[in-house]
Amino acid sequence: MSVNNHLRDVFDAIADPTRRRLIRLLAEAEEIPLHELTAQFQMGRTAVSKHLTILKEAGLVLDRKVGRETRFRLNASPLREIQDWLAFYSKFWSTNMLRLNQLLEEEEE
Amino acid sequence: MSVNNHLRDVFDAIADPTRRRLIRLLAEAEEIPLHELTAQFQMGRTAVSKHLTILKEAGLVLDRKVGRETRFRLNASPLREIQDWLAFYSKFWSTNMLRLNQLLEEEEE
DNA sequence: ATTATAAGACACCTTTCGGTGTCGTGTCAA
DNA sequence: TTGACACGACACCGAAAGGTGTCTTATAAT
Repeated sequence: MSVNNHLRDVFDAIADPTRRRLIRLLAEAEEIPLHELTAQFQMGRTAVSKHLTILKEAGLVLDRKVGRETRFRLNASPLREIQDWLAFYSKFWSTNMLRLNQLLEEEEE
Repeated sequence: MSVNNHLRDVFDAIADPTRRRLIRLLAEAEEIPLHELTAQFQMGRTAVSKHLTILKEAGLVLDRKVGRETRFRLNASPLREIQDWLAFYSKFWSTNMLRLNQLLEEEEE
């Protein structure tokens, strides 16, 4: 129900550094209009808007029109999928495993 | 030391579903040669090899030559970066926040 | 000695990505 | 009511992504 109807893979959505910066900005404020977000980047409004569309398709962002501006806000819950995915592998990076891998790495060179 | 010298962004490396499947396969075995990994996919050897190169560049995979085959194994520790990144946002998907966002979502449509 | 296997190294192709600029329209301000 | 602003919707572009096939070389197996 209302989850997993996403057209866009969440892993794909967070792959781009610009989009991760957008997520960060939106996490630090309730709601931010497009022109204000755009001001934080060097690229143009169209590019930022495209990134926000991708985040929307992944369910990571919601938007609403207020007057002539479009305001965006974060919806972090789809990130849970990443966390679930990670949980499976966390057993591989216990401090002991890390040390072991480093040793094997050096051994091979 | 030996960390963060990666040519490739870890977020980028795990964005592709084929690469995530490779990671999963490598998590379930000690070491797997390329031809055996290739057998698990529909695409050709060259494509699989390219994906493994990308995983290597992100530090997620190690390889060594044994006879005529190249064997790969997982090095999960770079995934820690993803976990650290996620940790910051986990406060946004507490069950209360999730319910609130769902309500706001419905309200807007 | 010969043949089959494993894989690196390329060249190549099509599609997607990440950006640009422009045009048209609704909204707010003077 | 005129002008500035915010934005969506395109069309467009170069570069990167994700595949393919082929050639060559090293290693194993017969």
